[in-house]
Amino acid sequence: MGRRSDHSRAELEELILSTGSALIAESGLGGFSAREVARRIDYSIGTIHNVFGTADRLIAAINTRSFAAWAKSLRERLDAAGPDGDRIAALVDGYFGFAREHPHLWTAIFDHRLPPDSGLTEADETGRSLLTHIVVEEIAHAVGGDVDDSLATLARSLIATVHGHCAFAISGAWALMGEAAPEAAALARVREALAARSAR
Amino acid sequence: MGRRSDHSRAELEELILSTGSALIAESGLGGFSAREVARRIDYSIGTIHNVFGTADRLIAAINTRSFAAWAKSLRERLDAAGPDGDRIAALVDGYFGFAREHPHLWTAIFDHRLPPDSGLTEADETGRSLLTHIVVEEIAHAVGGDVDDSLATLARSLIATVHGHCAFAISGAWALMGEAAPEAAALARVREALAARSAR
DNA sequence: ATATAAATTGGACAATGCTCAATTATAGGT
DNA sequence: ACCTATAATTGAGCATTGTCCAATTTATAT
Repeated sequence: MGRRSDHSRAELEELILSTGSALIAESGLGGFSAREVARRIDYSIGTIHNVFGTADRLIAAINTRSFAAWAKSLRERLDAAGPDGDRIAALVDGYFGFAREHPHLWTAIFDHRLPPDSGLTEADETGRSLLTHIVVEEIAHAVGGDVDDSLATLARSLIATVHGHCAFAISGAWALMGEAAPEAAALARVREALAARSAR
Repeated sequence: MGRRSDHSRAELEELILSTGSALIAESGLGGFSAREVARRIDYSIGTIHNVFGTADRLIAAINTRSFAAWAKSLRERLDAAGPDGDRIAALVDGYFGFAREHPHLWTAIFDHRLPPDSGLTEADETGRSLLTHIVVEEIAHAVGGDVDDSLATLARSLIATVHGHCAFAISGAWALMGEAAPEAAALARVREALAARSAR
């Protein structure tokens, strides 16, 4: 069994998070179990609760971690597109990309619900808002405007648009509906919205 | 305890479904329990499994039921709009309406996942496709075209668009992001897409 | 009435999340 | 070096869940 000399508190947190993330990645949120995480890292179930308090809070932390990885990969695709590339396509592809590469992690983000009383940690909140910020700034750049309220509203609406397409694509909701190119459809909707805004 | 003389098989199915639906409506998918349903209808846990086989299949059946109610309310709003009314707005409002009135039931539809091996029943599949059919026909009517592949693709894309907005609105994802009018944004995106199609 | 078929029960099992007294390890002071 | 206080870690215990299935109860047909 694990002893405190083996891992510092920070290391232990990291160990639990990465193991939990791997578990969700391979079994989905439904297959997650705090006890299974404990088994895999060879610590007792009590330790998990000492560090994260609750299985729900652990899952929330794992999801925040997923968010960070998602934002990172999104940023990388934007950088790869370059200043004169098709950055809108990169944005949409970045959204879909992480979901396609890590469907269970991506799905867990949106399937998990905290119990009614408790909300997200401050750290969780800020960690998750990064992705939105990237998109808002990118949309501002695309339409050549400042980041005012109406632009932020548009950006969020575009995120929602892409999200809806991605959610159906990943869940397989329309795998049998014969939808061949959900990402292309999402991109088309985004371009139409941006064109409409520019033509205003 | 329940006896077979109290309820026919069909009545029993209905009793379990409506009780389960009520349970999800008040406690969410996370608060659902087959045993709690059994307690509420005063039958044993074994009976639930005799009728529905598995808790997951019961939840799937409850969700199909929700789908039916959703489609019904959507149809009613379309009828209320009349032939010359704003039927596109009615469509979007119908999507949001059910979600707003029954957030837990609506959320359960998209949160629930069947175990990897088993899929939906034939009955579940057809029951759920109704909503899509309504939208496809309505979009065909709006753009004045036949129901060909490209139109069906557009319709599904619009459903995805509205879905994304609705999902964020109901989950409270952007309640704290200061998003005031998710439904209005969804409607705007749909109108832009339809306008782009008409201008083709 | 009796026999056959079907529905219903509920105890048993494995698994889960969470709690908390007991145990064990670390660090600090003398 | 020893002792002490502080902190980390354990794991048995409890309530709860889904699923199974042998035994029981009920309905129906003969």
